[in-house]
Amino acid sequence: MSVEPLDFERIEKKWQEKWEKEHVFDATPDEREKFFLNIPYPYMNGFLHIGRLFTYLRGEVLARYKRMKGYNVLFPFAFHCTGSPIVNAARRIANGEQKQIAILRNMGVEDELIPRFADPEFWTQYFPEKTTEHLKSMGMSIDWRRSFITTSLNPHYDAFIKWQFRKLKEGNFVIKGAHPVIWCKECQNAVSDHSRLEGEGETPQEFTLLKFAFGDGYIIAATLRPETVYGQTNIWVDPDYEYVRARVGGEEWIISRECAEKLSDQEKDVEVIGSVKGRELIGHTARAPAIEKNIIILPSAFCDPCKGTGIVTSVPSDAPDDWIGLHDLQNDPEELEKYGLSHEDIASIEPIAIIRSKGWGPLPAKEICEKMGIESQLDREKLTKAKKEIYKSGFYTGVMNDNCGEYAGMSVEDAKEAIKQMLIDQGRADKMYEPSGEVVCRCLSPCTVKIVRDQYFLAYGDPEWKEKTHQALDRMELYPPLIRKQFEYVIDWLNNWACTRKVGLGTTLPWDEEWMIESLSDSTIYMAYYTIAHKIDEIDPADVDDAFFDYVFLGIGSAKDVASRIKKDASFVEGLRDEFNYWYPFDLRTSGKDLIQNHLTFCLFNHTAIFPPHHWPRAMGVNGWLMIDKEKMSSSKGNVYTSCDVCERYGTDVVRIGLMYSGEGVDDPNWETSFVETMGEKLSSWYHFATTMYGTGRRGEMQFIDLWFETVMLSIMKDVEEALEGMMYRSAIQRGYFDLHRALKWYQRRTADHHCELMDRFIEVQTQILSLFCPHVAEEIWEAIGMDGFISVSEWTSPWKAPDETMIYAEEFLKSVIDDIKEIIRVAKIEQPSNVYIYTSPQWKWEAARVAQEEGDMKSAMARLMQDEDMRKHGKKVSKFLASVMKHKSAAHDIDECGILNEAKQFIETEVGAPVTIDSDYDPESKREHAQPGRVAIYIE
RNA sequence: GCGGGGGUUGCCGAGAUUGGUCAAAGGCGCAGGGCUUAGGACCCUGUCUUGUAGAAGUUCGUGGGUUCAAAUCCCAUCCCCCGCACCA
Repeated sequence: MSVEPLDFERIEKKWQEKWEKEHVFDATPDEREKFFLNIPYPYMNGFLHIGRLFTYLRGEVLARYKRMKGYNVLFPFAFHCTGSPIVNAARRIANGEQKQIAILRNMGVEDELIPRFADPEFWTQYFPEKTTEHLKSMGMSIDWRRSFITTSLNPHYDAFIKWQFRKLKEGNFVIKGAHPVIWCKECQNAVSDHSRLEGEGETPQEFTLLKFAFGDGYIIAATLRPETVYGQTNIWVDPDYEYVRARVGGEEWIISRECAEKLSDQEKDVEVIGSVKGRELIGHTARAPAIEKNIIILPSAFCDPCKGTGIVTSVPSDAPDDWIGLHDLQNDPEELEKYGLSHEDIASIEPIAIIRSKGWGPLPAKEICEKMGIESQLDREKLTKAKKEIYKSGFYTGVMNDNCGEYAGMSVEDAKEAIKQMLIDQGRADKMYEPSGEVVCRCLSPCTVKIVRDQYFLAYGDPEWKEKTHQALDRMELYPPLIRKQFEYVIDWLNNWACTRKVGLGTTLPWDEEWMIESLSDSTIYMAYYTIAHKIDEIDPADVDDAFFDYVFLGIGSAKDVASRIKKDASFVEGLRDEFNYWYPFDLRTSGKDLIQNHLTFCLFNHTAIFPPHHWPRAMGVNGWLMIDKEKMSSSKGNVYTSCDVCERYGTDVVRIGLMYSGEGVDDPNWETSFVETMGEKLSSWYHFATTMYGTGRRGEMQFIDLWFETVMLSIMKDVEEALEGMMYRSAIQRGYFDLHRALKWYQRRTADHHCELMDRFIEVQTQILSLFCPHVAEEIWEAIGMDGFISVSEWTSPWKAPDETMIYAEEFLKSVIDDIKEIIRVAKIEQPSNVYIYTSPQWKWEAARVAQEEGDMKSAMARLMQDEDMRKHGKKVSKFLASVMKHKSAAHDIDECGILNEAKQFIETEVGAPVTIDSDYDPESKREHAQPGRVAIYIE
């Protein structure tokens, strides 16, 4: 069958225009049952790649299915602009940064437009516009009238978010506190991830400051591992560095100058009053916290004044740096001499084993240095790796030794917190923050950590709120169901969330306008906004106030009052309220699995805070991350395809079905290029088949094989519906396309002359199933075969009767007979069979098999059968047969084997290429004996 | 370490909640044949090993166990992936 390829581009355009012109996907409340589904709006700093598309298509397919099932489907879309990435990128363009310009250019932005991207607002126009265009060209069945952008650039949405936050505040869901942020001293501003030259993803990390009593004051050492204080043997300083004496909260501290500056940003009163050179401290002792022993101060090369206090406590048992530092010093008489240290004293310092952890002996630091061949404290790279490894196993598997006072036997994980707290309570320790890695601001200054006061938090840590959110989760359906545990875990684990920022686009916090609401916090209940988004623009934004939202979303107040505030009729206001009530709650929100731990759970939390239970979400779904030919998408691999890339290349329908076939569930789906490449031809071929076969064929009563085909169809249709309801699209395509097509092929093989009505029904069903994935080609076929209206809104064909399973068994039986004959011919290397004899099982074996199944054991079955006189005639054969039935436990289906074979005699003959005789008396090799129910005997000559 | 998910025949991926019909669907790839001017299209056949009668033998991360029977249940063990936060 040679097939002319379809002109996908023409077909796509044609139907997209028609859909748009006739507003096929615009959703308006009516008497039908509604189905409201949505997907998290994307952030508007670029075009969509096919990973995103995959997620969106999962919503899209369900929207199409539900629509055809008769639901009034609302499937909206919007654009997220909140946060700093856009602002930062715009600034980079304004500064003429080539890297950023190249990013835009590579996306396909025209050169002459690039200067306009210096203005953040332009991003919020350009990308939503382009994204809309792209999604329309993907054939997404979205109600575009309801789209919007976020931030104050959209005053209506801005008012909505302000209303939401006032509600949250009223309900005491917003609390206030101090919060460490990455900070640029130069810019006097918090430095968000995307404003960094280096250090994306680094966050403030808490160090414990240990106070070593020294003279009238303290030497301060910073550590990430307060639990190791029991293993302290000495203190490290940089001999050549000049430390400062500083007055900190009434005490005198010796710390690095850099540290003193940082501490002043961390809620400490710091006054530098003098200085002291590192070498002046060497050889002296200071009293160590926890162990309350005097330990000696020694020189080292690895003290970094920019990190912590520039002074380090030494735990050679568990810190590779300390171990190797000590080791170096002990073997360097010159150095000892230089600082007037006693060789004996230093040599006598030994590591103290304090933690036992999995896979390590008592002194892990020593062990790993030896294992990795670390020979000097200057071997920074290896040491960093060693530290990481020791820390991980120590922290997670370690248990404190008996020499750790009251913490003996405690896990390191618990002891760390406990010991730190104890030291702080005793006044022997304090805290400071450092970035978890090097962070450089775009102004080229290195960043530090500042504790910001008056930070607002959403109180996700509140147990009552958690409880309510658990209730919401319990009422919700999840796709796939196994993600429920993950959600439960996240609800419990989530803590207070810093919900305001100083920079970026967004909505200001209504009661404290210095603050901007952060992007994960202004996107939690906006699904409600979709229900009125297409009408709210009619109102002057200045008039949109809390009373308006109170009425529309919560039914508080009166329509009349609201109407006069917004200068509209009461009926308009009531209409909005009705529309919200009609669509809400949403029936499904679906997204990538990464959003479980933030957005989706936030969404749930916020719904419980603001809406009554009957407006809480009904279902959420997630999916994995799209892989491209088994590889992660990444710009370095150059396999980040945008929707335009692939659609131009393969055609939209092919891309759609390729994506939907790539996987389901939470596992990462895999886009297979080789599969996609074959799909276009398959679609073309289906178009030609459907359009030429429709309305052809024989009429009148159905024959066996017609009924068989009908049964298979019905059975597949049932499975497809089930798969679709569970968002298992790969399975749906598997059954609804590949399996269905296989059935068609067999049907055609079995009968040269198909039944007209049945074939028509088949073409309709197959095209409808395909229409979810490949709507353009499907519409084209629908039109070509003369159906009225759009297939997109046609009534879904459900199974019109229950499938008759025996039909399927019967045909399976026939296939197995043919396969057996062919196998015999093959294995016996029969050149050209002249005659094929088939013998069906004698009646008594059917009877015996039936009894065997009923009785369940050999003995009683035999006993019962032997009561029958006819049975007794076969005597020994019966027992032999029974034994084999029992052994295989194979139950044959009760079908008329002889009838089936006779009906298909001609077909068998063509398949095996020889005349066939059924149940002949001619049986030269006594094959007949071997026949059993479900398994004929065969003789070939 | 904790929480979650996995390890299936060349690759991808079903099957596991209800043990047998599982040498294990389907897709892709590969091989042979048909159709054909040709075919990367389409259709058929094969694709763990052996095999002159439809069979047998070894397979479902590894090692045990339960059972007449295990990819499926139990125990142990190894390995992989994701998250562990303020990041859109």
